[in-house]
Amino acid sequence: MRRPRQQTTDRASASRETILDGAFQTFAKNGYRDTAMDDIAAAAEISKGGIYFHFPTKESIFRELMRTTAAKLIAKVESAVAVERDPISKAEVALRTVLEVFAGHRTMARLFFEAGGAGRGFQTELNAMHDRFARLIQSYLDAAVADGAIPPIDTRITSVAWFGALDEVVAQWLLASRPGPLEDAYPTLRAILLRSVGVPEARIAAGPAIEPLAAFPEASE
Amino acid sequence: MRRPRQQTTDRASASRETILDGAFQTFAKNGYRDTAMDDIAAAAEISKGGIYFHFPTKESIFRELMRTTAAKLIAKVESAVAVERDPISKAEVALRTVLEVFAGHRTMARLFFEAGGAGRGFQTELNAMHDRFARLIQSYLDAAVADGAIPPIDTRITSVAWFGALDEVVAQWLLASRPGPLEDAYPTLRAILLRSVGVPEARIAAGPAIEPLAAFPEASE
Amino acid sequence: MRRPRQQTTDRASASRETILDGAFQTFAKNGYRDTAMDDIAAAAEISKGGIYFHFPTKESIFRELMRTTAAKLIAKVESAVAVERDPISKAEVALRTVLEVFAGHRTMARLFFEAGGAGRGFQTELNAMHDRFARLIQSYLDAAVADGAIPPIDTRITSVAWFGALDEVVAQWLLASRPGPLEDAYPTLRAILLRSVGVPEARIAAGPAIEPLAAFPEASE
Amino acid sequence: MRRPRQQTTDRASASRETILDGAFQTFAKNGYRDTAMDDIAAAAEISKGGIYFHFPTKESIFRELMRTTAAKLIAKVESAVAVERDPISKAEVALRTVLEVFAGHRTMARLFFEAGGAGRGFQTELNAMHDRFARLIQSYLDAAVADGAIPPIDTRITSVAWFGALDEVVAQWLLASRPGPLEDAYPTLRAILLRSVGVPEARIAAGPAIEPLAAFPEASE
DNA sequence: AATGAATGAGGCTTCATTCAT
DNA sequence: GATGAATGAAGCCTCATTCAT
Repeated sequence: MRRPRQQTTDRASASRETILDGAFQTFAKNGYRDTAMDDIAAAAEISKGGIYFHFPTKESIFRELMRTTAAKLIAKVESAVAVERDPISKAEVALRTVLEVFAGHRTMARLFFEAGGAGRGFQTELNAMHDRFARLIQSYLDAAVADGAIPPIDTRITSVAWFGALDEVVAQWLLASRPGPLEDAYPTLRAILLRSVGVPEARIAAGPAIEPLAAFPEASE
Repeated sequence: MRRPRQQTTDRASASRETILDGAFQTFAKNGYRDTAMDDIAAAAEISKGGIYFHFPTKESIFRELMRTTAAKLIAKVESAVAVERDPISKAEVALRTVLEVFAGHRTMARLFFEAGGAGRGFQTELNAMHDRFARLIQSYLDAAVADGAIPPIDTRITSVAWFGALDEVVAQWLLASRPGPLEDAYPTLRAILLRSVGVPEARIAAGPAIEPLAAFPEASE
Repeated sequence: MRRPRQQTTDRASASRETILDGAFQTFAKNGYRDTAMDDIAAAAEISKGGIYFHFPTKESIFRELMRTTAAKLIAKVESAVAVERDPISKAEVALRTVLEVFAGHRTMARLFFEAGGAGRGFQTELNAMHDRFARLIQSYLDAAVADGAIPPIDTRITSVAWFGALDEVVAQWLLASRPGPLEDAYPTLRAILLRSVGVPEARIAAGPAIEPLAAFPEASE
Repeated sequence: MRRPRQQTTDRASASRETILDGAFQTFAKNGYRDTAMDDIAAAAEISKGGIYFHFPTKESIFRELMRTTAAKLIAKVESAVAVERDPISKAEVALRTVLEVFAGHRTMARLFFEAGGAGRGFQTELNAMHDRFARLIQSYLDAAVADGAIPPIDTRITSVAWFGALDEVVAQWLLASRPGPLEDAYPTLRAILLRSVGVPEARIAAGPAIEPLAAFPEASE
């Protein structure tokens, strides 16, 4: 039973993935401008010309990477959050999930936070990504406010600040030469963030409503 | 009264400043890699070769810019803070000053927060800069803890988170196509940050201990 | 019968050769520093960028040229010498072959003797090349001494001096605006060099043990 | 007693000399193309602009250097030779003097023999210089022939070969990392050169007609 | 689908020379 | 006479993209 058509397509999309993988590695390691198509080709073990069969430009690879990577992470957060009922717990879980994923995948974190290096024209894309995270957080905060769990606040600015706090803690951890486990920062970060939106001290002291962080395995993707 | 020596020196350092200015503008607008020496030369109205009389490499210009710019800002913060006695007020003033300066000088802000785009090799410099700000904040938090004004916390992580929150709020503002006044974010940001370290609600509600933010003028330098 | 792999390789190395040829011409004509990559590209009828697919730097081209050119010449000398039995005849043939090759290929000669102009860093390479020739000569002189054909002498210094004499005669010929045939110098050169190591006058007067020099055709490569 | 005019002139030519000295050092060390006007200025402790008051171009400095340096050496040789009566002795002394001067002044030697690096347009000058030496030698050989001290030979080619032999021995010595005394080469060189023109073996064995070489002091200029 | 080779625009830097003082 | 500063033409090299096979 021959499936020439299907097979071809399969192989093609396999190549696509390989290229995306290679690009991901090199972009994350060296930044956009300092990654040459040659580097991607080498990392993906494909010829430079071959890449251009699948992607029209270098930029298109980067854009696709940002889109899919962010989508994956957001999906992960949302499914983790869906388990929780309590709005504050939802926020906690979201925070924890992001930290967990980043801790387990330094590469992705670097790509996210240093994408500024991609130069003009990526600002938009990068901004959109940050924005999606911020709005995710905002939705939980809004729910918490609506629920009466926390007092009314400007959830837009607050969610941006939350994301920024998270971002910077991760970034500093990334830049540390010999970083300790990122999860060490979790209790403090959790406490100050919850406190910042007026979660009662008792609730904070009660500890995570969720099972404690396991060791963050270095996820393969 | 001739001062030939001094005079030439004066002219030289004037050129240096002009170049630094031009570089600042273009770096801030386009990022490091997307700024060509030709752009800097054009912005500084000097020949490309002329730049090399004053700076050995493009990188050296960028590094000098990061160093001096950060130093200026830190000095400004410290002198503003020196006026205050109360440790919490100090923190407030620091926060406000940074916001004020950035609001008045979007260019500087961009250079600071998008320097990641400068590519490998500036990470260190950039990190150092972030670190200096974080430690500045930390020193005020430590004082507040010592003073009993706030309960004991991990001030290292907290200061990093504070800086991150500030950073992200400014960054989002920078990226907004038609940003409103940055100072609009101040009350909320102030409230959540103070709250996050356990400042009593009464103190927060009392409002800034300092005169309200005036309009942020677009400072010329 | 398709041989796609081989074919591409063939084309690549054809280009390599073309570049090497073009570089050879221009280096020989203008010297290393006065040869621009643009010149090589023009001579090889390839784009400047194309050259960099085959060679990492301008210097690498020059080095390769020195290496292969010297090797070719030495091989030619050795095979010509191999035919002779008599050690003195060997020396004669070596001398004659070099003169013959240079006479037929002024370009190569220039590259060899003016490579000093290549600037610091080629001294080593150039020296090594001179040295190889000197040692070649030395080996024949040593054999002649061992054979009793000539009295014992310091063959190291003598071979260097021989090479120098040869070098200078060729160089002067190269520099002459309208040089006569280089082979005109052969009888005199042969006589003084043989005499200098104590070859009996009778042997010298007997003339070359080898067939007289034919017209030196301008070899194509 | 004021001598403003004279003084000015004196100072001017003093500067000229200083520049020439500095240029000599740097040219000799790095070659023509690898010597920048900045290097000369630094070596002469004068401003780059100042140089252009005394010399119109970089090339003019080099040309002047070659001319005067060669002239000095030739004068030295001629005065040393003038003392001798015997034509063969004259040749010996010339040979010895050049060796002596070069041995004592590696810098000058390098400038002479590596001047090829000066690129097109200096070939002429360099050639002229080599030629002057060769003709000097030739004049002694001619005298020796006329005198009957040696048999008739093509003195033109012979003198070129002599110069080349000398040149190469010095060059190899220059290139040696840890060169022994150059004068060690003298006896061998003397023997082969004299032998090459048919000087009787007895005369050669008799040793130099002149006092043995003293230690070659590193002459200051 | 994929490859190796080639292109050409553009980037950083050097440096002989000129100029204002 | 001399200086520091500036100029501008090259020069070497990189790299995203295209092309022939």
